[in-house]
Amino acid sequence: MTRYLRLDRRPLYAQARDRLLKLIQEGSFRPGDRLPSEFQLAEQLGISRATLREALRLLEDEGRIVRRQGVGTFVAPNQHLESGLERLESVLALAARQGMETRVQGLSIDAVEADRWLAERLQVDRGSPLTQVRRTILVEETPVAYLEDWVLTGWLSPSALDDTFNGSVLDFLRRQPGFHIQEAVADISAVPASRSLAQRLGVRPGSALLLLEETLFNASGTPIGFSRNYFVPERFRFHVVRR
Amino acid sequence: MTRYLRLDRRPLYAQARDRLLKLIQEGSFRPGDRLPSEFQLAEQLGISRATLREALRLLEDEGRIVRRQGVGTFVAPNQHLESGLERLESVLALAARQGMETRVQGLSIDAVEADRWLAERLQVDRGSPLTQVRRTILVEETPVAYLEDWVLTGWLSPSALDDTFNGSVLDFLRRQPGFHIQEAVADISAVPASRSLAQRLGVRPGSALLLLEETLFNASGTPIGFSRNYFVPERFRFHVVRR
DNA sequence: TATACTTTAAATGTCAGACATCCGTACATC
DNA sequence: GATGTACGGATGTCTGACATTTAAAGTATA
Repeated sequence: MTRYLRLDRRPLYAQARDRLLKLIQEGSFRPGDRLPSEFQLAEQLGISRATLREALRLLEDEGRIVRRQGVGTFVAPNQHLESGLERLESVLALAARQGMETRVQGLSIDAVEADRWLAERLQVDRGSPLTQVRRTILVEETPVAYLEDWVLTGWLSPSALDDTFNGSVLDFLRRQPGFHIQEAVADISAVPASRSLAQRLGVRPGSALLLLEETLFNASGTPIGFSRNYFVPERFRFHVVRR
Repeated sequence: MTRYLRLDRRPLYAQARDRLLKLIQEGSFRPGDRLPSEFQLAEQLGISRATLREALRLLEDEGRIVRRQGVGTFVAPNQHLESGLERLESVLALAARQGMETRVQGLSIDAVEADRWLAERLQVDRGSPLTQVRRTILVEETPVAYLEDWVLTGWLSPSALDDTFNGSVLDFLRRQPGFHIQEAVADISAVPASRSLAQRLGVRPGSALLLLEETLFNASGTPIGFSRNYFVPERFRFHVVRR
């Protein structure tokens, strides 16, 4: 019997975390403010105190709130520190969060085979079938990034990319029910722009580009995909919150 | 009345988190293993299930464990993913962890005044006194990075840098009792090497360098210092674990 | 034998209420 | 003014129960 009506299938503590975060971000609670007591807050959100505390524990670990026994729970003073690269988020979502309107150009989707480099990164045999997705990201009609993705065909086939595909492989994979990307490891480097990259990105050949090479893993630690992302540093910047 | 004997003054959930982490790291529980049920684990650690759950929630958020309702709690399979830039750690410590032996060259420590750029970054008035630390980092006698730090004199005066200073401002600040750096925000970018940088780092002028610009904050969110770090990407690479 | 459905046990998720401990304030005391 | 003390309210912790989900065992069916 279903006792509680749920639109969202995720656990309550995760939903509560997001609802609280939203309240903080939208300014209902300002930095430095004291939140209502756990008792009141739990009542307000319609959940038990135990569940609320799990949500608060997450927000505390993320540095969004500070708790002091006997005193209260406060919104962390430095909310200006928006999370950055350390949160797994697509380039498009990252850009959107910074207020940039993006457009995808020159999208190409192909079935390819893993070369030695990719095979090693994805821990599969050479020649394994991959779905390759390449495109340029524009902001206000100016190229800011060139993205290349390779995903094991078992997780994503070229034909699966329908019109719900907005240009982000990560977002698309995450929308698939049943499994989800757990984490990624991104290597950060800087490279000079090759002739073809320079042309795609509208910069001088040899100018410095930011290179992000990223392997995506699922919950069991199995590699699912690999991305190579080139950014024009003057037009797209990253930050990382370090703790 | 003290009902429970505590050696450690920190909350139980924090202690439990650390004890569990230790068990994982020391190999009592191996990657992929299922942990005992929450019932058993709580009993084993001598705490209640509610408290244990707060500890587990933290470990889950950190990616150390994976929980599946109806199934169990597992040690995350990919413990091999060493943490990267998202952990606040000095360049020297980072290098050491990757097995590189570093040497500091051309160390210069000066008392300077904040220019407009630094004043804005550190949220102080223009002309405020700063301690400036500059040096080149070598690995096997090859330059890999050029680091510049500016710290508010109130937190670090030029004369305070004694012989316990190993080249890392962050490590030094952290050794000071009474307060500690809480977190930092690092901006990541790529720039062409200027003539003087190229000379210091032994690369061709105009070659692509990785630039990390980082503001250090204390627990109350007050800026304490700013760093500008240039890296030769072929000789020093970063990665970020994204969740 | 192979397949589909049902049952069941065990794990995490959630709830409710109670008591413990800590902290800031107000007030009394010196 | 400094110091001690009582009090209210907040987070920290415990207990025991029920809800929901999952994997696997068991059963019926083709």
